[in-house]
Amino acid sequence: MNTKQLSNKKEILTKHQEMVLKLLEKSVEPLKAYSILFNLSEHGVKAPLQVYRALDKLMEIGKVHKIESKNAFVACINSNCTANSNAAFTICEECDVISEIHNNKEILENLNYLANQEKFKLNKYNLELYITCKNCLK
Amino acid sequence: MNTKQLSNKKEILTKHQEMVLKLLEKSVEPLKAYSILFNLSEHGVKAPLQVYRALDKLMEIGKVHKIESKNAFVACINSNCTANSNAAFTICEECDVISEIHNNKEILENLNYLANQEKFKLNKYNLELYITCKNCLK
DNA sequence: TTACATATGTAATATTATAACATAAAAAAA
DNA sequence: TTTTTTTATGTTATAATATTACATATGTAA
Repeated sequence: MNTKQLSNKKEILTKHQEMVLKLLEKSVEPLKAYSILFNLSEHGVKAPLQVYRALDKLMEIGKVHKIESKNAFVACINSNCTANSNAAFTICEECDVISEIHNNKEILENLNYLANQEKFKLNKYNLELYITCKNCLK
Repeated sequence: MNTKQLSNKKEILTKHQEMVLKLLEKSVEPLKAYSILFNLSEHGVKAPLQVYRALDKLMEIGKVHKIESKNAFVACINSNCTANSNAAFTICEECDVISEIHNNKEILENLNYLANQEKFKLNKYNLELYITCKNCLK
């Protein structure tokens, strides 16, 4: 076993995965799978499956989250995140702006307490807050 | 204006809405829209839109929740719920059983505190916990 | 160098959801 | 009551999202 093999395998991305992640990282808003497809169609990404495969892998390693209620994807703001993890977002119902919430300790503690009470094991959570944002409240 | 009109308008359901709600209430698991459609196809529900329209209304009045990560729908366990409201579910990753969590005061307090800090208004939330349930832990 | 897992390409198709338009029924206003 | 407005219904078509299936290639381990 050499050092290369010892380094975190999960951080070696394929070309497609790299492109999808870069695109998401520079986007100010969550992107839909087919929008990613159109964006990358000139770079050899020709079929939905190629996008979905890349997204699946990126989600698995925690670099990307899915906003379930929007069928859209965002790069994880926590750039050193290396595992499929908890996600929390605010979604403004007025202006549609979506923001990721940094992992909130209280929420997690709360949910773990609940898990303990109810005797289940919490693997991860997805929390989507429908809000009216600061700007739209003015 | 008679008493009938005074009674909560939201509780007067159309035939389709009634059928969809009944079906969801007697189901032990969340149902998908097209599964509802097939189930009710012998009772005059012939097109997806009829199901989606009923579901939209039922969600609006809080009788039904959508499990976003499953594209599936459940009747709200809180039978006297009359408004589009917060929802929280556990989803067992082993056996796929889904349960609704009774509205948890601590979670809500927590989120409202967060909203206060970040100066947004929390309208509602959707929380999906991916767990290993009590039975599957054995 | 064989075996095995992982990745890629491609076409077809499945699944989920909405648009657009015509008509009808119910409620409110005049 | 009759007009207007809102809400619901029916139907067809189609848009948007996601996966199956299969062929082939590439990388890694034994």
